[in-house]
Amino acid sequence: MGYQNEAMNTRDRLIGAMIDLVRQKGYDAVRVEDVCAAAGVSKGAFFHYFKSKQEIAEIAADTWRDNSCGLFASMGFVQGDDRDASARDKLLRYVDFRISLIEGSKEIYEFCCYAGTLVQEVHATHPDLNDRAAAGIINHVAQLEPICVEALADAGRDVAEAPALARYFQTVMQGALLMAKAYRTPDAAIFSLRQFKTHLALLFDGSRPKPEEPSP
Amino acid sequence: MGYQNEAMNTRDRLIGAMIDLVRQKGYDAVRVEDVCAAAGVSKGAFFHYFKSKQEIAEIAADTWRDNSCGLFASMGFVQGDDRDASARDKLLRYVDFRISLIEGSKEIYEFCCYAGTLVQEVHATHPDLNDRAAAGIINHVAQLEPICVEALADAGRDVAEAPALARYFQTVMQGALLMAKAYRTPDAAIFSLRQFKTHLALLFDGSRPKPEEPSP
DNA sequence: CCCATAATACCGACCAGTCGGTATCATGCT
DNA sequence: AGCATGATACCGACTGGTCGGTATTATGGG
Repeated sequence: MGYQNEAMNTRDRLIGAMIDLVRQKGYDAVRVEDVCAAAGVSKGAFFHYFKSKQEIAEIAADTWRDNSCGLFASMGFVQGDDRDASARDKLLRYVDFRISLIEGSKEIYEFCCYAGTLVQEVHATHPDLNDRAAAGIINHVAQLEPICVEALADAGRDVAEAPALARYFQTVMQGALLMAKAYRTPDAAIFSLRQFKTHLALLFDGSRPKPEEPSP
Repeated sequence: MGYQNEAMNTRDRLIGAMIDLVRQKGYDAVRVEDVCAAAGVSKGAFFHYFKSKQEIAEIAADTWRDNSCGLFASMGFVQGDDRDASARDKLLRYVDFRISLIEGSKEIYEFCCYAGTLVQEVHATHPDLNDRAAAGIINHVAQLEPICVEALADAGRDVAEAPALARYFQTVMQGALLMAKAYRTPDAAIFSLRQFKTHLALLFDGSRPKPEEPSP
């Protein structure tokens, strides 16, 4: 889940390093020299490509949004292999996917949300940056909404609550990540996401989710 | 919801100012001179009572925890007026209470969680501070757990999921606050909490919550 | 007088951003 | 090819302001 590698050009390595470091330490605690060191370049290179620390953070927010958007779109939830799966299944599988991302990480920052981390920290101090980061979150909610509409319709529920349900996805994801930090273990996030699955199953089926993967 | 007033002594005013400012701007962005100005004292007074910025943040975390704990305990959820209310009702009413707190606030920071804000920001950079803040969150989860046990038992559900459910409360609360920041409106948090109520009602009743207060 | 409380002046580390410079590569002219 | 021209990429010493923390001094109650 590293956001940079050798093959990238300098600019992209800097952006990738920025994303990784902010997810680890937060915006303010990251020094531009840290970013340079992580990308293996000098301060001169940094300010050649970006006019300020805030600018790279904003551009990184766009990158994050595009990557999240692309990842989600490419994994068959919107279209693709699971084109024929029910909306209900898509949503539950998506939660499973997020759980698997957490389980596959060694460090908490690896599954942290760049956008969520930023929003929490810079909401009042850097309004422009906050809004760029928030766009990633809002964008993802918009992606989920049509699937929620379909799933609610299939379940015979009021479609009008789809926007709230889509937002609720992000609410739980972001809250789960915070809990992982509070408890200092990814398990705290996983527990919350499993609880969320129970909610979804009740909402769509009026019952528990079928145990596709047994809980350890 | 201001955390300091004229009548308090210098030390408590400083702690209250710290809490308010951190909830507005985050830990790093708050300068000790800001805290002094908000409390109406000088730097000399600040360092007379606290040996460092981190120390006041840690002590403020304890204050926050104790106040949250006390508030929760004093409002009849654990004991008191609603001693005879069902656990199910206590939990739903608690969510309503949190919603009312948000509705009664003009600024987002007024209903923000000092502990949650800190945990997000200082998780990796200030481990000790993180843990002191996290204690408030974990403590609150522990308060909710016995009520969850009771509510689940009453509903004929598996009591073993009570710890996960109690944690889920915090997950949703914290996530909802982040969403309010992302959308720049308290409504985003309220929507999520209402969705959460739906979840709880399904879990306990297998149906929608009775509309005690009509949704606007 | 003494101690707690508080104010002011000051220090020094830290860090975003600057700036003068070099290296590399593309282009076009002869 | 050879060379001038210039653009892009990159370097790292330096600066100027910020801010946590300290040293020193003032005040006032017991």
